[in-house]
Amino acid sequence: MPQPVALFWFRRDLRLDDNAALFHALKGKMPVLPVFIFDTQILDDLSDKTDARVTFIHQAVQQLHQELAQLGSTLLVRQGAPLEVWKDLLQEFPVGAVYSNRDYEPYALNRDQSVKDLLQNAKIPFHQHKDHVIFEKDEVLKDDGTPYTVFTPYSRKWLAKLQSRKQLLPGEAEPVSFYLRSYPTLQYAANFLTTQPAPMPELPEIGFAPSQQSIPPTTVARSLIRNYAQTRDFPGRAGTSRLGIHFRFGTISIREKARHAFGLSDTYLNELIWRDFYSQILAHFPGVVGQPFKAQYARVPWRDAPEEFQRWCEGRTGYPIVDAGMRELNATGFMHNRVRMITASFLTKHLLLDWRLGEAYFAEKLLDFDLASNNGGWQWAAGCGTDAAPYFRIFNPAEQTKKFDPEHQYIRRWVPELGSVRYPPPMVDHAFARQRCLEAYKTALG
DNA sequence: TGAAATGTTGGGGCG
DNA sequence: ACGCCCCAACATTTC
Repeated sequence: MPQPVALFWFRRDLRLDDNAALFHALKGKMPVLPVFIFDTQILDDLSDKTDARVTFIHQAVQQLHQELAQLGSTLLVRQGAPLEVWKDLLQEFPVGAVYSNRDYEPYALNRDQSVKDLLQNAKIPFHQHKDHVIFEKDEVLKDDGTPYTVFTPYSRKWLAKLQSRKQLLPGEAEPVSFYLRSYPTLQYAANFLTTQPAPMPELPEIGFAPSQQSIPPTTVARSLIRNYAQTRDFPGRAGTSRLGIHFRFGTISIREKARHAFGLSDTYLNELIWRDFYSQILAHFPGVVGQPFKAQYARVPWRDAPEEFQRWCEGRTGYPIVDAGMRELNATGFMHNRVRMITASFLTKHLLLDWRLGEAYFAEKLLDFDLASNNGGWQWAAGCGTDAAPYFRIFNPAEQTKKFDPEHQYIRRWVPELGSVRYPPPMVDHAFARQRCLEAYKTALG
């Protein structure tokens, strides 16, 4: 009987250090063999075969492959439907246990349940750990045991829980800081399975071509975090961290970043709390995918105007701040958060187009796309979400520009033809659109 | 992390 | 000096 191995399954946690489930795997008695699966069920649905996120994942996996080779181990890289790949793996290896970090999105929950069933039939334990968030859905609840649906009290409880356990400070109690100080160490590194490097597929082998879009670095200046509250709302300045994609795919640890922000910027830490907030909303209320959190908003009569939606997508609305945002998104896969709110308000309120159209467009374009945060943000903008902006809160693009891009630094960068005959007039009059929106929402909700 | 409409106040021009 | 009006500036209410 060959010696059993523990398989560690990388998914959206593409790093070796401060990785909760990997730590637990290495701490166990069996040698650990890491695995990554290029999931064809996801990849085959992507219409853009130069999707920058696939290039990014491929590079991150390649990096892990190299790091593990240097430790004398390897990364098994497979391609296929995860359940089928797992059936193969159980045939090929004497699997004694499987470890992974929990993923809370509906697709991932389904996928993991099917793998869990498979492993259970084979009497193989499947150990899942918390890694993507600071607090999971049942760790921050109201006193009556129900989930929060309003951010402010949620954040208060979240902070109280954090501070009472000092979980982000080195040397304090489990579970959060535990990983920070415990891995990597040479001792644990020695618990990887020693083997020859397995082959690493090139990008074309998984059906994609490389993207030229650039990815922000994993490092952020301390001064940026310190000044975050003062600079984060100005899209013309480099005042935000742009770490979203790294949180999305786990190329940096959320614990490490929360510890970084702790005591340095409450505003930055607050953004990380928003991330946990929307993650637990999605986990408790999976119906928010596709439906408004507030049911009565399903009655809002969204207009059917594909050509207007197209103008919004392409950044040809005639509102410079809106067009600048959409063009930044189309060109770079990123949009400044302030401008995400402005463009989302414009689509749902000025144009009265369904928030799900905008949500889907952002999902396709944003490198940092995260289902929970994107859905939460869109429902917030449309007024139908948890703790949402009331329906009558309608952003005025001109006022927003005055406040947040007064020198037009941002607008000039993305709409250089502003002022020339090539720039279109506003596709809808602001005062008219505002009135139309108020009446439509009032009728639907009244 | 809203904006517009409406109300209030007080300084200053002017007869 | 006084009353009247205008309006900017700020506050409050409404959508």
